Amino acid sequence: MKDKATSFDIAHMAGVSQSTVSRALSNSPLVNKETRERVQRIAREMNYKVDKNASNLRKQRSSTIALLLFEDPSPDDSLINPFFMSMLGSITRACASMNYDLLVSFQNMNGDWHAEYEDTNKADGLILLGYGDYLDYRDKLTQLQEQGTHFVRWGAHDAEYPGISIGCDNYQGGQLVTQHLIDQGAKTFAFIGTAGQRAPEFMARFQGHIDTLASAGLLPDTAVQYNAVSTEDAGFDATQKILDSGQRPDAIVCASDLIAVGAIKCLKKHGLGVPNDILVGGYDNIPISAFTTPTLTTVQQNTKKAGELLVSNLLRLINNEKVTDYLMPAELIVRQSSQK
Amino acid sequence: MKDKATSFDIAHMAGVSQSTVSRALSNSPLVNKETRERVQRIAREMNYKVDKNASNLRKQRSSTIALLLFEDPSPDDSLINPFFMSMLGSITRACASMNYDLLVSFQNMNGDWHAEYEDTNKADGLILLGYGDYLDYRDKLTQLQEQGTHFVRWGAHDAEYPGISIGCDNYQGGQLVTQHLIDQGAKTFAFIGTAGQRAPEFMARFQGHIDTLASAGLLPDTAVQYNAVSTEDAGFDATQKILDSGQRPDAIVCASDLIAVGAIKCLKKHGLGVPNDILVGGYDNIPISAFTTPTLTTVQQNTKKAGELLVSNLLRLINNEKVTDYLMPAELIVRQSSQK
DNA sequence: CTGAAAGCGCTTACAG
DNA sequence: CTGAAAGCGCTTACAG
Repeated sequence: MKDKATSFDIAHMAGVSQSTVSRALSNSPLVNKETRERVQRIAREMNYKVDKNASNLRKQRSSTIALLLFEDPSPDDSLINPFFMSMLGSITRACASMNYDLLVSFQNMNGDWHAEYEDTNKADGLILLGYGDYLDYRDKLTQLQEQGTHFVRWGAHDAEYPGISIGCDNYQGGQLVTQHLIDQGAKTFAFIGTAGQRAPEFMARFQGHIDTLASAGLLPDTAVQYNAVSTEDAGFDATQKILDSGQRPDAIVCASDLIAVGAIKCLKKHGLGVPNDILVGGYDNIPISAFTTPTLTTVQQNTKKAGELLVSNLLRLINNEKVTDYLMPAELIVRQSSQK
Repeated sequence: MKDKATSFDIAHMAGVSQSTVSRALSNSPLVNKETRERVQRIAREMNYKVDKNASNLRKQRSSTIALLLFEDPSPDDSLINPFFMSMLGSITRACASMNYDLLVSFQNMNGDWHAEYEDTNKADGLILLGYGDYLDYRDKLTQLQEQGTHFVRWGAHDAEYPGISIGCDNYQGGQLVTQHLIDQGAKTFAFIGTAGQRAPEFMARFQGHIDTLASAGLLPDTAVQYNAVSTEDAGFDATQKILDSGQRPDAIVCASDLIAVGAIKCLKKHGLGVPNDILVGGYDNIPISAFTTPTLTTVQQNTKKAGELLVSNLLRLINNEKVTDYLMPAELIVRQSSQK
């Protein structure tokens, strides 16, 4: 491998000093227009590129962001939550448009975080992405905060947790899908999804759900809730429990699409038709939800805007500008599973 | 923001020289065990982390890999090919296990590549991921090669194209699905997917398809082929053309699952049942394929192994070790769409 | 507008 | 085993 050219080589070829080369290549207005263009031309011809390690070291900023993706406990290979994949795409594009590079790192929720990108000056800040257990989460967020790390996280606004959050209104999403099912004539309900302190997103969806029921005068004897993590199997099992208990709710609200997929499968197995016998609603609008039989009514979060907001707010934070939490509205996607 | 500690600060606190700190933190055997442990403890207590810009600049290597993802022409937001998302997950994990960081960048296939990660010393090498038009591709690969950039690409082995490739045997995949459909009794076939020089993956699948037909004595009058890019709409339209032409093949082989989804939709619209009237096979095993009605028989590529191979071979390349192209076997996933 | 010089924070020959 | 010194390739005050 041949040695790479340095700014001194370009300076030599252009007959100017190395300082002038550096200025010319950063489009400094200090440098004469002709000189600048000549230097830039020579640099292009030599395929010279500024060394980022040297440049970052000197400038003390990296123009790089690190994305920490927290996975669900399922440690097996590929199947990452499609929702986060969509976010990843959006974040990548948003970074590119701001001339930032993006480091991606999968993290183990429970183990130690590998979050030292800013400490090592490899990144100027972090984006945290993943649903999770806030009780574990919290100490680590506090630690990041104390170290002066710049970060934003996707998720629910919560005054108790440090850092800036960008999220989608899970409470409103729970309202939307529940009101829609009420409008479709449902009077008795079941909610599937762990609704507890350790699952704030699901909790908010559940809260929106029961509050809407209450407003419609359907509480409390009609509302049952069954725990489930966001997997097809958990949705299946929870539905099995509902049926075992002898209940036949008019509608089942699921805290995620994967849960809904499992629920529908279980209902089918017991000869119950969706939507004819029972209405079902999901959450996330994952690609699969448009292909299930029946297709799934669900709540969509705007991942494109979410990615842009995460990046732009992190950059504001890095530049010491004022930043506040942001809550995006949810959107109901009506499909077959909720309409007789 | 408080100033970060440097190795000099640690040296001062430990009562040793800065050189010794550096050695201790890199676990150099040159340094006395007790000194090393003391230095490491102090560094931990001070939350000191080695500055990567300085370290990389000095070492002239970054322990970082850049992943360039080439997108299909569809410039709209989110929906990235799920297959590549799965690869991304696998590559990320493989990098982490080798103590490499991963930069992710989406590229526009047709525009200029933003591929200067190695030129700027931000990365030690590149992974190229994306299906695409090899005629455009080729010049850029040649350019990378000439610049001495280290890279591996996902895709078909092709002696005409520069660089190391890791791929899955598309020819064999085409054989597998076709032979399976023949075994199910199909005698007349249609293939949907652009089979040309500009789409080498689809081309190889088609070649495996027709060669298998030939071996079974079913060529040539029974084989028709219709162009389609890898989208649901293109699959729908191509199927429409088949039906318009009056043909009713026993089986349709689709070059991708998305094409197959569109094909099934079109067949349904015309009152043709799958698998009862026509058998359908896909390619990729995207998550959706397990949820369509009927579920889709398809060909799976081992993304976990693929990601590991891409990373490990790139690292070999970076270390100037010998590297050769690698072709992984394909695997048939039999579901409902191919079995009466 | 330009150049000479300092210095970002490390790693690693070199000398002991 | 340890330390003093050089130097990785830049950017940016400083001086002119």
